[in-house]
Amino acid sequence: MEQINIGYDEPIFPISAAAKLLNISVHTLRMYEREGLFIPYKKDSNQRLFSKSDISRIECIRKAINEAKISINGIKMIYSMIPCWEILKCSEKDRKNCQSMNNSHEPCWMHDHSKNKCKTIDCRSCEVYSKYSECGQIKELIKTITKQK
Amino acid sequence: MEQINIGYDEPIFPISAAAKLLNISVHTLRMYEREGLFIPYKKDSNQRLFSKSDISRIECIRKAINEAKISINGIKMIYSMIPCWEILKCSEKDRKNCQSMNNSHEPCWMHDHSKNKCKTIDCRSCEVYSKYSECGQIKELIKTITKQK
DNA sequence: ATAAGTTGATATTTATAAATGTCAACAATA
DNA sequence: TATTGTTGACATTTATAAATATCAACTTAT
Repeated sequence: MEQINIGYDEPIFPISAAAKLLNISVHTLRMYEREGLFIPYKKDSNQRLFSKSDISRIECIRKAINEAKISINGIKMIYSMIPCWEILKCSEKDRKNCQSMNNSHEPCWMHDHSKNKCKTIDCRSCEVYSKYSECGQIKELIKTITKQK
Repeated sequence: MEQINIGYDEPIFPISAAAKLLNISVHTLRMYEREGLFIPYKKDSNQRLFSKSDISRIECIRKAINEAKISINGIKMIYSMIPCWEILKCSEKDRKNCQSMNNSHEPCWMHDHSKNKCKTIDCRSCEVYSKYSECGQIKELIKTITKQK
C-alpha cells in the first residue's frame, strides 16, 4: 500500500515524547512492548524511537484495553489470528516450520523466525505487522479472504 | 426402556448440575450467558437446560478466562471474528443486512437476526455456533479458508 | 561536565473484571 | 403442600490485570 504521509513510519519520537503524545506513562509503554503488542525501532545504543504509525498503533491498543475492555492476552490472541502465512504466501515447507501455523496464541512477530521465510524480514517493515497499525483491520482481512473464493 | 446413550447435544442438565460438573457457581454461569458466551436451551417455563456440548464449551471458556487470561470481552471479540457469512454462504443481500459484516465486536448469535438468513435459524443448532464448542477451532477455520486458494 | 532522559529489573499500588451474596417471586419434585 | 431449585435484579467481595514506583547503570544533549 502506498504511504501518503512520507514521515509516517519514520522513527523520530523518544519514549518520553511518545508517552506524552499518548498521555500514558513511559512504564506502560515499556510494558506493552514487553508483552509484544508492538515493536519500536531501536537505535544502536538500544534506545527506542517511535514513529507516527507506532503512535497510532498504540492508540488502538489503548482503546482495546481501556474502552473495549480486552485484556492484553486477548489482544495477543487476536493478533495471532492474522493469517500471516497467507499474506506472505509461505511455502508448504515454511508453513511446517512456522509457529503461527501451530496454534500459537501470540503475535507472529514474537516468534522465533530462524527457520522460515521470516528470518530475512524485519518484522517492523513486514506487511503482516505494519498493515494492522490501524484498528479493526484484522476482521476486514478475514472478510477480504472469504470474498476471494 | 431405559435410555443408555444420551446425545451430546441433548439438553439434560439443570443449571445446578451444570455448575457442579464445571465446578463453578450458578451465578457465574448466568453471568457468562448474560455476556453472550453461550446459549443454553430453555424450557417453556424459562428454565435452562445444559447439554454435554454446552458443558464442554463452557470448559473452554473457563480455560480462556482463567488460564489464558483472556477477558470476557476479548472472548466475545474473538467469537465475532468467525466468518459466519462464509459458513452459511450468505447472499450479498443477507450480508448487507448482517451486523457480523459491519464491524460488530460481539458473537453473531447475539445479534438481531430479523432481517437476514438467520431469522429462520435457531442459533443453538446453527453450525456457526455449534462447530466451535471445542477450543482452538476458530484459528483452524481461518487456516482452512486460506488453504482453499 | 552536568543535567535530563533512558535502560532493565523488581516491587508496589490501583482499578476493575470476575465471581459471589442476597432477595422475593415463581417452578419443579415428590 | 411442603421442599428444593430456578428466575432476574441489585449489591458486595475477591482476585488480579494494568498501571506506577523505585533503583542504579548507562546515553544523550547542552
